[in-house]
Amino acid sequence: MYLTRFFLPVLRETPKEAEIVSHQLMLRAGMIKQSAAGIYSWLPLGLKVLKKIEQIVRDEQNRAGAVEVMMPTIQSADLWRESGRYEAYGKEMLRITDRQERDLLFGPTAEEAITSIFRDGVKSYKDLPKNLYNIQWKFRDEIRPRFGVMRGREFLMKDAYSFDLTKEAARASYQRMFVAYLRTFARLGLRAIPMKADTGPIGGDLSHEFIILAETGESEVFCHRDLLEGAIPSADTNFEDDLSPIMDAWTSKYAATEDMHDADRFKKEVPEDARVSARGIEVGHIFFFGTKYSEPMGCRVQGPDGQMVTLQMGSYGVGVSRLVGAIIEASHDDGGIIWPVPVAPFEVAVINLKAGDEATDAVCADLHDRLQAAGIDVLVDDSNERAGGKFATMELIGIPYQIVVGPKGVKSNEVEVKARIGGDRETMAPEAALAHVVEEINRARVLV
RNA sequence: CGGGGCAUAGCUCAGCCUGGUAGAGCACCUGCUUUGGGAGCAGGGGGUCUGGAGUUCGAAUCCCCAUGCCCCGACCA
Repeated sequence: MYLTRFFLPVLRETPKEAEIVSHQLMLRAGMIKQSAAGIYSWLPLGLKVLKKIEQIVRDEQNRAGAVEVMMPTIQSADLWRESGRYEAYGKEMLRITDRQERDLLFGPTAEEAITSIFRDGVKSYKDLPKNLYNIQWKFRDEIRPRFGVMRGREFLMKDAYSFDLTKEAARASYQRMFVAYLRTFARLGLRAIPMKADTGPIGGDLSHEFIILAETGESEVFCHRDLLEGAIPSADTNFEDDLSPIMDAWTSKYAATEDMHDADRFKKEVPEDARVSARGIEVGHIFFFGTKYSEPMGCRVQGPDGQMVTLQMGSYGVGVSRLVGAIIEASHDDGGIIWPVPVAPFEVAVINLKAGDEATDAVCADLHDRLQAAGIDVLVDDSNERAGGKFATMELIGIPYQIVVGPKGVKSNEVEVKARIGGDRETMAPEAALAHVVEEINRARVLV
C-alpha cells in the first residue's frame, strides 16, 4: 500500500474529549472517528488492527474446537421473555419497535439467541459436547461510555457458548476455553493473567477474568509474580487431552481483582517479593453458568438412558474492539503506539525521503513489491511530507519496522532499518534490509 | 440518573465580562526557497459562531429553552 492512496487522517494535536492514552492515540493515528457517545467509525488503519485481532481470536477458537456462527444483531423481545431477561435487563438494553409495533432489541449479548439455535438443532447426548461462538457487534446503552473503544456502547465481541451433558464435561469445555484464551492473548502480544472472578449465584470455581496489566486499568489487581512469566500452551496442544494440569498450573497461584481480593490470603500465600499489585484491564471473561438459560429455555437432549437432560452451559467472552485500546494501553511511548507485530496494521513502513527522485522511488517500489510478495504488510510513505513529519507519523501509528530510503543513501546502495521498539537504527544495503525485516517479522509472528 | 464543565475553521484555542457584522497557531491550496528527525517567505480558500426563541437599530457576545459532548459518582465486556 502507498500512503498517497491510503486514508490516514492523522492529527497533530490531541482532541480534547480523549482522556486516556489509547483513546488519544487512536484518534491521532486516524484509527477511529467518534460518531456519537461511545459509538465509533473504524477508519482504515483501525479496521486493519481490529481485523487482525479478530482473526487471531477466531483462529484460536477454531483450534480449541469451537464452531463459528453469525446471528442477527437485532433480536426479538420474545426470545428474551423466554429467559426472563427482557424485563430484568434494564435500560442498558436498547429496545426498538418496528413498524408492526413488534418489540425488538439490539443484542447486548447472545445467550438467548444461541441457546434457541442450539436447542432446536440438537436432540441427543451423542451430539455433545459442542461449543458455538460468534464475533459480532453488540450494543449496551451504558450510562456513561468513556475511554474510547475501551468502554463504548457499540462494541465487537467474541462470545462462545459450550453445551455439555454433565458438569464434569462442562468443566472440560471450560478448560479448553481457558487454554484457548492463554494462547489467544499471548499471540496478540499480551500477557493476560487469569484471575478468579465472581461466579454470581451459581458458585463454584469456574469463573475467570483475563486481565492485562496497564497503568490506566479500570480496577486494582493482585497476583503472584510468577504468573507474569507463566508458560503458554504450545500450538500442538491436544484439546482432546485432559487440560487440568495446564489450568491447575495457572490457577494454583494467587490472582484476584479488587472485588475478589483477600488481603490476608494474599499475604499468607505470596512471599513479599513476589507480590504484584497493579491496575488491570479485563480483556476476557469465562464462566460456567450451568442451567441458567437452558432450564427456562428448554434446552435439553435425551441422555443414554432415554431421560431428558437439561444442558450445562458456559460462556466465554473476549472484548475484541476493547482489545485494540487495551493493547495500546499496554504498548506505547511518548512518540505513539508500539504495535506488537501480530496485530500491527502494517508490519513495515518504507519511508521515501524524496518522493519524485527517480532512483529513490525505484528502490522504494522494489522494496514494496518484494515485501508484499513475501507476505509482509507494507506501507510506503510516498508523500511529499518532510522527513521529520514522516518519521513522526510512522512512530505515531506504531509500525514495527521502518526502512528509510533517501537519495544520499541510494547513491551508496544503503538504506536505514529502524525498529519501533527500542528505536535501534542500522544502515545496510536494501537487499540486506529486506532479508532482515522479513526474518524479524516472521520470527515475531510465530511466538506461540 | 445525581453533581460539575464545555460547545467559535479539519485539530488546538482566543474573542464573550463591557453588543457594532469573526481571529490566531497547526492543517489545507498556489508560488518561490528549502529538503535525513513535525522548515521559511509570500499569497489564498474554508465558519448556519450547536439549535430554537427573545431583548436590541444591531447578538458569537445579553436573557430563556432545547440538544450534543466531556469530567466526577453509581454501573460495566
